[in-house]
Amino acid sequence: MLDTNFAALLGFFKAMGNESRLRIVGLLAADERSGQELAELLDLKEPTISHHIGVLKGIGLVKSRADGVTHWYSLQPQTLTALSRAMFDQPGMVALAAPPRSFDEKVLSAFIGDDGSLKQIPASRRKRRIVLEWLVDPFIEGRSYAESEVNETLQRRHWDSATLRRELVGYGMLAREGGQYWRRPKDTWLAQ
Amino acid sequence: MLDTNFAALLGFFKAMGNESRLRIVGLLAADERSGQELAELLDLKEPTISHHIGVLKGIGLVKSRADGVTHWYSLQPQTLTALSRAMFDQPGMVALAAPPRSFDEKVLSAFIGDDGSLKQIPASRRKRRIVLEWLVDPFIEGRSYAESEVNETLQRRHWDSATLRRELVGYGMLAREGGQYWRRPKDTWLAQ
DNA sequence: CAGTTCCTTAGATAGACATCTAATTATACG
DNA sequence: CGTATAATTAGATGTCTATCTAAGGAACTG
Repeated sequence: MLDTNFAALLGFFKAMGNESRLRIVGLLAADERSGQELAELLDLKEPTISHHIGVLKGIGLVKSRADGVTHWYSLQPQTLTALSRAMFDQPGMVALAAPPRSFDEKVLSAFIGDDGSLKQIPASRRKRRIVLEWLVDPFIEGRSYAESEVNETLQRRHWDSATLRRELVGYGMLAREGGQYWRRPKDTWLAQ
Repeated sequence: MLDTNFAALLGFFKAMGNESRLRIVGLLAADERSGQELAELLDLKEPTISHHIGVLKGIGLVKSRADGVTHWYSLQPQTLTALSRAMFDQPGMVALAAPPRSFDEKVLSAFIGDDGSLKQIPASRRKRRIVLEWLVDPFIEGRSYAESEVNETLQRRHWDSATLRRELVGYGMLAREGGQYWRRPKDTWLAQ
């Protein structure tokens, strides 16, 4: 759960481990496409495409650009490179299997609902740090995120994404420059 | 279906897109492990481990070595490198989205049962070639297979793995040297 | 602003699959 | 041989999710 890139990597594999989504990624690797085009090419209905695009956006592999009523989807190749590094580094691979830690897990299960949402932001520093580590989990080291993306991701956990974003920067887990955010290496996180 | 590495890549993602299996791979990246150890470490029952190991073996990512009554599982890192190449080559990615071909699909749906087994080996050369292309699909370019592995994989499709194996070599889809087999690039397959 | 186009959300359904218990196979050891 | 240990197979169960239809925005077009 808290391991560096475990959740991100697992999410990536889950996303790509579906025939339709893998085909979408294949198509987008060649060229940007609209929802309708994808639906046509893959012989699926538009809501289904919408669902898959949502998943791919969730892991930061796809972004969209609106032109009138049409949305054009395209690949974000940096995500792919960042993930490949996480996957094929030998130490990275080993880190996947880090044993579960008990205090952290207790804190997490206390503050996180069954639906994966953050019930409340812990007041205690120690607990807050644990929850923030959990929040930074889906962010991949090696790519950068627009502020809107950061907010979207955090909002899946808790409505107050602005506070959480500021806290993550405050704890040195995310860095920020010129409206872009990225995940900092674990050994540079601040003790606070 | 017939695209170069599509099925292999999809199978790989499906396999890794499961928390338990990803953890197993992480553990095996560090060291070989027995079934019991894995069950203990992951807090799962042995049959569940057995199931997951089966999946990982199916994609050639894990191999096992028997010592007495215990089986030691370990990673086959070549598979990982072969797959990474398939994934991160731009042309490889693009190839994923190749459009469906109609004659081939008709032939395949005629000869392949709903359970994914080959009902009969086609007598006609043209149809046989199509079925063989489909059979070679799960083999990844860039790694080598022991004869027993080839047989296992083929037997999932049809009981007569020996004939199929010989045919695959005959059509230049698989190469063989010193008991080892590997998949040849598509442009070197023979026209027959 | 009424109609059209493209996309998303909501809700329902069917199929896939991770996991378990129980039973079976395979190897080792007296 | 009979017992013990490790693994696999079979079968059942509950959860997850890919897909669909129907309905609800959101942006352009006359």
